[in-house]
Amino acid sequence: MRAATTEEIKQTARRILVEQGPEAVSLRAIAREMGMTAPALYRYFTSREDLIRNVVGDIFNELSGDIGLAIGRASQSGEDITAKLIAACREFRRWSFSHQGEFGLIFGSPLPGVDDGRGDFADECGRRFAGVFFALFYELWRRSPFPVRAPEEIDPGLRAQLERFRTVIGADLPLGAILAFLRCWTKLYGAVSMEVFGHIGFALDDAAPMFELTLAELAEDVGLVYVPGS
Amino acid sequence: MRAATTEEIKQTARRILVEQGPEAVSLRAIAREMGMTAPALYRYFTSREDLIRNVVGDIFNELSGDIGLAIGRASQSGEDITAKLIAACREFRRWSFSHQGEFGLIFGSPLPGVDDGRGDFADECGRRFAGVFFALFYELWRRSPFPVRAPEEIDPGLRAQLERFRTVIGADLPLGAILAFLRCWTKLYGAVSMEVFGHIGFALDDAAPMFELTLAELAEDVGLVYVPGS
DNA sequence: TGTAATCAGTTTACGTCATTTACTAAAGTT
DNA sequence: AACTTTAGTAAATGACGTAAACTGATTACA
Repeated sequence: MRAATTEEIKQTARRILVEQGPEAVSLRAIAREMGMTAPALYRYFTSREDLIRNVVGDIFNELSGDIGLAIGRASQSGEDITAKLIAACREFRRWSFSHQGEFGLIFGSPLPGVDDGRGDFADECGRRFAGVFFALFYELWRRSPFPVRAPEEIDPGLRAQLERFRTVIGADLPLGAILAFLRCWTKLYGAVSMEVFGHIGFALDDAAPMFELTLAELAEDVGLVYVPGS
Repeated sequence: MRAATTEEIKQTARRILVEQGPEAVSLRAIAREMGMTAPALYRYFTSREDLIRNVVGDIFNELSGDIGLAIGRASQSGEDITAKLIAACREFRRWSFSHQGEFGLIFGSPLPGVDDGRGDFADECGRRFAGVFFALFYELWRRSPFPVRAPEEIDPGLRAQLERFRTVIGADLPLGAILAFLRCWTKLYGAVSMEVFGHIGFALDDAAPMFELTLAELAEDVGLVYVPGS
């Protein structure tokens, strides 16, 4: 009787998530699939919640990896930072679409209540994911800085928060650039989640062309130019 | 023994949703709260899903009403369309924050699978909600049209979808304006859901000042001017 | 007025869920 | 050989959605 591993358990959970949707991910189903009984899983995770959070972490890592690969591919054909940013954003959308269950799990409403940022594995992976985009953004800023809001022009309350965030991540960017990053991320997240969650379906069947417009706008926001036909 | 009404049942579900979170909304809990047993609820709704969808519809209606009221209040102090739009967007954010459980229910990930837009009560209310914003947008366009993309400049695939959507809602706006509306709604939804779902918490504690910047950008998108200190 | 139908529930039951507790068999350690 | 640890099972608890059968009251009609 070979002992199971946390890795196998998480993979099984992932498979059930993908094949049968989020609500099918029960301890019983996972255990059944592995030829075990549900309580055995408590040897590896303290609760279902704990297991799920670890799966969330894995998903974040996979997403980070996929986007990293897309950036890598874009790098091969020249050192164009615009191409890399576009590739990263497009890959984010593509991944989200082909992994809707996972997307809902990591970017949907955090049901368990007010527990965001409690420093667990999933949060750490989430931050690493943010880091993928931030690294790209940082590279862009170094290579070709674009006009941003001056610190004095930023609302004092917001400025203080941005300063703290900048300290936490240890970046030497102007506050306006940090702000631009957060605003871009918000736009990207909004466009993708709106689409993946089906909330734009009342008007559009295929929002891909509109996403291209979002990309163009994001590019413009950071001083780049992107014309929606690649 | 007074008979219960669907209205009472939905209200009870709402109360439990607000007081104890989304996962506490069980048929048993609702029935318990009403001094009944769970199977009795099947006299009024065909399933839990059916009940929830009806609650979702009510929530949409309430949100529509609240935003309508906010627009009404903004109308009292002059006929400024900018003030009304800002008030509507601000009320949307305020409501979403003070009704996080409800927000998650109507704007979160549609767990049951691929069933969006199947024409039930909830969908109808969702469209009515969209109509509140659209009416405002339409008023804006009539009063002071702003430059929009010409039809020939819109991706053909997107153009076709926009034409169909325009026919469905029976509006006589240029396609570019419809597109602008959808893009504004996407931005607004993105900013609010990002914040309410706690996904901006890794950087900011209070995203209110950043939302003001979003408002300024939205205003600019439709040819208006909004300066973030009211 | 008597009887049948309908309404608004209850009771019971089934299978599922997460989780706890107590137990067991094997493997490793001293 | 005696022990501890590991990795599981079995059984139980209390919650869940849902289906079926049943019950008592109210209403409709002859």
